[in-house]
Amino acid sequence: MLEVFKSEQTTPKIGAKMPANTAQKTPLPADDETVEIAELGESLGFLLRIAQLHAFEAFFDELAGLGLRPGEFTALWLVWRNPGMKQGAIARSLCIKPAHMTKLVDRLVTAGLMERIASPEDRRAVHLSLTPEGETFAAARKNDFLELHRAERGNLSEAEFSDLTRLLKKYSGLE
Amino acid sequence: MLEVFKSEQTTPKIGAKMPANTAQKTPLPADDETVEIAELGESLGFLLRIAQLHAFEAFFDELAGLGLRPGEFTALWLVWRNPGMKQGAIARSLCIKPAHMTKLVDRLVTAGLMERIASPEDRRAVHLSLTPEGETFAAARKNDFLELHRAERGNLSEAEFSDLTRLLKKYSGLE
DNA sequence: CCAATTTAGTTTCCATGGAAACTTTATCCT
DNA sequence: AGGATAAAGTTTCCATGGAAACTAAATTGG
Repeated sequence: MLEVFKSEQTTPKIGAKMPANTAQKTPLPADDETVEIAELGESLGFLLRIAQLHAFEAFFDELAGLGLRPGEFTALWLVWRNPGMKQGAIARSLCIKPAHMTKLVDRLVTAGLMERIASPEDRRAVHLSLTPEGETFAAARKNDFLELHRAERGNLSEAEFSDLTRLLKKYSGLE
Repeated sequence: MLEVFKSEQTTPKIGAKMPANTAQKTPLPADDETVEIAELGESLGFLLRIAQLHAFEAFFDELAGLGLRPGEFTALWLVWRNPGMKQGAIARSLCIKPAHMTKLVDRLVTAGLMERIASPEDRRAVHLSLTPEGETFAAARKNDFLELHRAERGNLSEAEFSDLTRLLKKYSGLE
């Protein structure tokens, strides 16, 4: 990426002078910290990224010391709710790439929470389920996880939160 | 980079396959592909991640061959709209970590689109602005970028899109 | 004023996650 | 049947981005 305008490399001119005062388009004064987000406020990609950072923070606030990262926790949860499903099906439903899924499951298996079971009808495939420890773990964390959903809500009202999740699902083509 | 590329198939990625007898609501996966996402449908973190994958796809569909990745494009845009701002201020407003910002700006500088200018009043600091090539580039891509916002809207109505961006901003504290 | 602290940015190192190639097994096609 | 092709996972390698340590400069406070 970034093969743009290969024509000439302007070396970083550290030590040059300030440019002759470029005309500010922003209506606001030239505070040297206030950045005008401009059209980015309408960019879904940008807003989603910022929102996700908040959601991550909420996750770690709520489930710190759990020993699992968001992806691992999500995979554990889904296997708990769908025991015996093939690894690939779980990966697809979480939009996790096969290569990543292998490593993620490896970690959960190593942690003693999940197990792979060779499929009897397709010897390439692997079925996932939780170990007894994994079941215990998931059950014990269920309330924390549900509490996390409330914490994730942040400053949104219940109605707003419900709107937000509905719109996100529609946007993503879920259901 | 995250997920992207070949807009291979149609939307349904989650329950990728509809069983013939779609009797409602019974959480009965006799199908070995249909995964019940259960409580994850209420997990903002999960929904945001899935939505972001879609937004990335929209970005690459619209701005493929541009040579810039989303983060680079966003930084370029913000510097275009806020010329002469300090690097740290840009980074903070995009929630980009300083270490990453250094490398991101390096790439844009190497591409000849952006330049660093040492601050005359604080010799630790650096001001960012676009090179003439960068200005030309941004201006030429402006319509593509605005078109991207429309493409990002996906299957949402204008009102839904507006609700979604409003809720995301509120959730993220962007007022 | 000078030492201690804070700040701006960079460098180094590491973890996360994706792409591509590969292995093994299943399916398809004539 | 049997070769071609597709599919399930894994391995290898690489890019992205973060944490922490670092450099240099500004600020604070005694």
